[in-house]
Amino acid sequence: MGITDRKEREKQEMRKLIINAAMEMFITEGFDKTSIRNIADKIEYSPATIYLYYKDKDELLYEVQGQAFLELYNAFLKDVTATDPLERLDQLLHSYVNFGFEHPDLYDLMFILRSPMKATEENGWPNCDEAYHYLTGTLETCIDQLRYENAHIAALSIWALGHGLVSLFIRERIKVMHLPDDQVRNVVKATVDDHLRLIKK
Amino acid sequence: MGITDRKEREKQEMRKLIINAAMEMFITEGFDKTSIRNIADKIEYSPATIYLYYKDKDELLYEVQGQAFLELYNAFLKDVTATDPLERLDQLLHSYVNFGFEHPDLYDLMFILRSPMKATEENGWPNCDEAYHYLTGTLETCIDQLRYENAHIAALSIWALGHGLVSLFIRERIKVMHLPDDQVRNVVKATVDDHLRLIKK
DNA sequence: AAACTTACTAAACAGTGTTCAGTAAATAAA
DNA sequence: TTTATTTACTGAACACTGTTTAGTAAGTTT
Repeated sequence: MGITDRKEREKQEMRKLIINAAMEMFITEGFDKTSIRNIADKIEYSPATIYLYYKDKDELLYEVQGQAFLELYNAFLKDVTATDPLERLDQLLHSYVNFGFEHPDLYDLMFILRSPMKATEENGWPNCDEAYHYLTGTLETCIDQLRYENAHIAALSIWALGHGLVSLFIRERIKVMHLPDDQVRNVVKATVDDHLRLIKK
Repeated sequence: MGITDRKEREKQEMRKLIINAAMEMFITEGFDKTSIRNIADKIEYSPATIYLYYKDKDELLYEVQGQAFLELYNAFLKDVTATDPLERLDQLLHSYVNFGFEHPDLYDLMFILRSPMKATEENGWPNCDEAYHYLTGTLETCIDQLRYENAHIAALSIWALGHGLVSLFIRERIKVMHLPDDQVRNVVKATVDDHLRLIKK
């Protein structure tokens, strides 16, 4: 039946329309400051319509986060170009931290905002495992050249360092270090480099 | 004039009453889910009264954060008991991470929530510099026994690792590692220990 | 052409942070 | 002691928020 097909297609297009508007506003205005009414205005529908396609505002967040994890994964693909495993690890961590500094609002959504209910129900987000496995996969190829006790600790340590640096910056806690504004990015980069140096055999 | 003294005292008592109620509710219910009306109900005053003592909800947050930094500082004083500088550094990082796991809601307020306006205006929070200098001070005494390039990098690296671990846990992102629930705390501890091992000469 | 289904919305509900006019009590001045 | 003034407080309102529901108009099927 062609009509049901078209209906289904239109439904998916509507979902996309909503998500695209939501994503743009979440990034430019922030999640909290974006209201359902704002999104509805943008796409020229009534607020109630959004609830016909998504359960609540949290589900909108969940969907946008999934999109964002794909963008992070694509950043990895773009930045991690070396063949040497250790060099790939360097590029990966730099890519992660760079993503956070280049897209702070997106990073905020993905890693700092409270997890939406659906993420706990579904055991994660779309595209999130792929991004995480990029790290564990890279580590597997060079874990014997690293000083870490095991691969779990290696993954967590590297992720925690990267996430710590980015989130201390985004949430402005790094300011208590009283570094000159134009030096922050450099010190963070140097910290990443130093960490990468210390973990190698 | 005794009356103005008493008035001033009463004013400070009222501020304390409000802050104590706010802190308790921020911790048990979370900042977002605590409304000015909730706080007002708790202390049996009208919501408008709170605005006679604090500019807005953000200033309430700022004040509670100041209190919380003092509690962190006191945790340091309690936990960092060794005399050997390197051992003190170990104890300090463990104390920090432990504070985050023991008081996740307090930690959330202090390090994960967006910075209130007043923190940028006043260049930080009450008691925050003291807590931070506990780290830099400890590092000064053993920086020559560490492999870090310099003290700035050492401080940022250690803080970022600790903060990364705690905040990945609190905001539930650590779940993508698919560790058994009862193992998370152990793996985090092991990661801290491993990091402390790797940074030493 | 009538019956049914789908897509949508206006309006309402219960909540939020915040402001302001008005009141009652405490203090100061007469 | 009485009057004037200052202080401390609040009820009600404003402009928002996420979300639900009853009702409508158009599209589709019979």
